[in-house]
Amino acid sequence: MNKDIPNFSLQRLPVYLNYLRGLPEENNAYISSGAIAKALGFGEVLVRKDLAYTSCVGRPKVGYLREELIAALEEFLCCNAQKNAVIVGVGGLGRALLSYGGFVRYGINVAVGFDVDPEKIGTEIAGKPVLDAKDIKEGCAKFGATLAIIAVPAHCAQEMAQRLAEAGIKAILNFAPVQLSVDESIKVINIDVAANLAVLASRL
Amino acid sequence: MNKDIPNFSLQRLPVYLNYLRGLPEENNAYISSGAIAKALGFGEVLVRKDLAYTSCVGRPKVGYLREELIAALEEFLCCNAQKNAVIVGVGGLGRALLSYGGFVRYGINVAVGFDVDPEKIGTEIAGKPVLDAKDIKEGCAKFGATLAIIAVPAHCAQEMAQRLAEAGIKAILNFAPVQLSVDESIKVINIDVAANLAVLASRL
DNA sequence: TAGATTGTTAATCGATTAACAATC
DNA sequence: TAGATTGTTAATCGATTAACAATC
Repeated sequence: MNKDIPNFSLQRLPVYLNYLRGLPEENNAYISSGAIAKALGFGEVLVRKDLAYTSCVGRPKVGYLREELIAALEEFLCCNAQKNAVIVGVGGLGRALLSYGGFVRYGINVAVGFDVDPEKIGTEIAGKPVLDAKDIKEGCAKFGATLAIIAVPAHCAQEMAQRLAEAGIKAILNFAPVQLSVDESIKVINIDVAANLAVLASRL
Repeated sequence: MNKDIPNFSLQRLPVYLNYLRGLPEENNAYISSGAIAKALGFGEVLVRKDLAYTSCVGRPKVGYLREELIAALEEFLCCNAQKNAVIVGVGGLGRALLSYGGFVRYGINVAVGFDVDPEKIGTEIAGKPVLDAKDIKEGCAKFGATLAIIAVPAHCAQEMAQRLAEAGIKAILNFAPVQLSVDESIKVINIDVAANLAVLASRL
């Protein structure tokens, strides 16, 4: 059932969840689609359609029970099922993401980092071990990882993606500015920070 | 003229540029839309339409002259006009982006970081100064910045956005998981890394 | 009851793809 | 010339918005 939600709607669900979690509890037991829409800059019909994919139903005249809506979004996004993730590449970005506390909001545990640098292998970052990138397969198995983040230079990203595929990883968040070619059963989202800033700049 | 390109097309231009720049020079003087499409997983008509927004015209039978296409994409994306950017929040992520070399590909110079932590203020990261977040306005002016990256915790992002707006910043790349409310003349792109991973996970 | 708000069906809008003429 | 490839116009597809009945 989670499968037939359109991509654009799915991508907005975490936005709703963050917004609702950030609301002060007083005076916000119920919230309307109109109020959510206004706060986030979406159309209010769009909000109702998006929320309709979750199990939460609103009440005419009053809106949605905030706690119920949060719970429904968490359920839809599987926040309560703990998933394990690995990070390949412990440079500046990889290191930052290993230390970042924001993944727990979605039930994601970033368990381990991999790198090729002998200086880094064997160390710990934020209590997470850094292992040899040669041992991706074993490491992923050991930590039961299904998710991976690639934060290596462009020229080694494809090789790392291949190793992650062999390790049985199901989805990859790729920060390297190259198109990864992996089996199409593996989901990939690309984030190119510099390109995003360039797009902004070119709109000025 | 740059203004009437659809958003989705614009977002693909850096992808083309990265791909073309990464091609070995031998045997790649010319490249066809079909070849680009195959490498990047797009439709080939889409590639031609996207590239048509640049000043580069392809030649039937042979394709696009690679160097010319790269130059046209660089021109469209203003890679040769140097833009200055600032980063607000020098935690793990801000620090990583201050040190990241990938912005120069688009003519973007990340000049300075801001933070509220007295321990960080006055230090340098990758040769870039870290200034007091109180002095955002002066700092932006000094470095002639038009772009900004917000990499602070969610609860202070809005305040920093306001200061950036006062400092005359024109576009913001926001990593904090909150909706910023700023004058609509200021362009904003949000990147929520954890949310992206959560979306991937929920598709499994 | 009247008013506000939900949920759904139909209409619109924009992006992608298909078809095809132009051309090297 | 024939074949490959571009650029463009029309068709399709999917996402958003508008209209409106249902309901608390």
